[in-house]
Amino acid sequence: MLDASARELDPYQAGCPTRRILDLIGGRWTVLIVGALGEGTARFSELLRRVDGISQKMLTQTLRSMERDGLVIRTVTAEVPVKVEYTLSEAGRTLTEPLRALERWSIEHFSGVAASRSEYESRIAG
Amino acid sequence: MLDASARELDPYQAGCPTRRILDLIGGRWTVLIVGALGEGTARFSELLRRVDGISQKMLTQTLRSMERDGLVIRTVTAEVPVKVEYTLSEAGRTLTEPLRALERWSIEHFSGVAASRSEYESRIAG
DNA sequence: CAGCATCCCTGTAGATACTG
DNA sequence: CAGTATCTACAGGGATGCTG
Repeated sequence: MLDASARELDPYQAGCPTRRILDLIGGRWTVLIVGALGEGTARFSELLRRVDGISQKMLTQTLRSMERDGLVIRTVTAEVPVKVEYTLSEAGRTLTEPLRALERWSIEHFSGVAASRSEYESRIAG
Repeated sequence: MLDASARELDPYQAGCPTRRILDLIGGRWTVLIVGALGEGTARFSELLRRVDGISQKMLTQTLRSMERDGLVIRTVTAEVPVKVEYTLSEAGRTLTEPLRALERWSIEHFSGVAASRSEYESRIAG
């Protein structure tokens, strides 16, 4: 649903604030974290395992900015040891579909892109 | 269409080569350039105007990597002065829909994200 | 017109070590 | 368990000046 101000927004204009949001998506971990949370709530350590290769630092940092942006809800349960659960907010859930589409695109077009890359390299080198 | 190798690809695995492709999308200009080329062929200088705020350097650089990855076709016409046209390849066109979805998402959810951010800031500060 | 080359600054991200 | 803190390295990206 577009509110009044949304109609004025144009990402092709330099000053447009939506560019800061495109940046959000640009952070290369966001796509994977949203995907990992698509199946439901997860704890910090679970995410660390699901998103293979992410460091603690980047997971914390990315989750913080996602929380700040209202994409993710963080719930702390005061047990010992502490339990922290992350889940997608309503807004976050609306991101899963577009991001899954990108994920699918990456998988489907990987071999074509790889072929194009090596062909390009040899064309330059040769 | 998934070929045999595609079935093995899982972006949630650290070594997965599709992560390099997600990076491609991460470059924050790619989204806007694909969008700008969605309406058809454009010359270098046209793109420079359409994608407001991009520098010559970044436009060149991003177009090169998109060409290398087979998303964009570059056509040089030997006139004086030179004419260089860019157009989306078949693969590039398949990206327009998913990326437009993200663009729409940014526009539609901007105000919500902005609100969440300021609310978060004041919660921290307070 | 459509670039390439260069300098330089900053943010992103990894590694590592420590704590409530 | 779920972080925080610090140090460091490198790539992303802007500004400027030059060229086929």
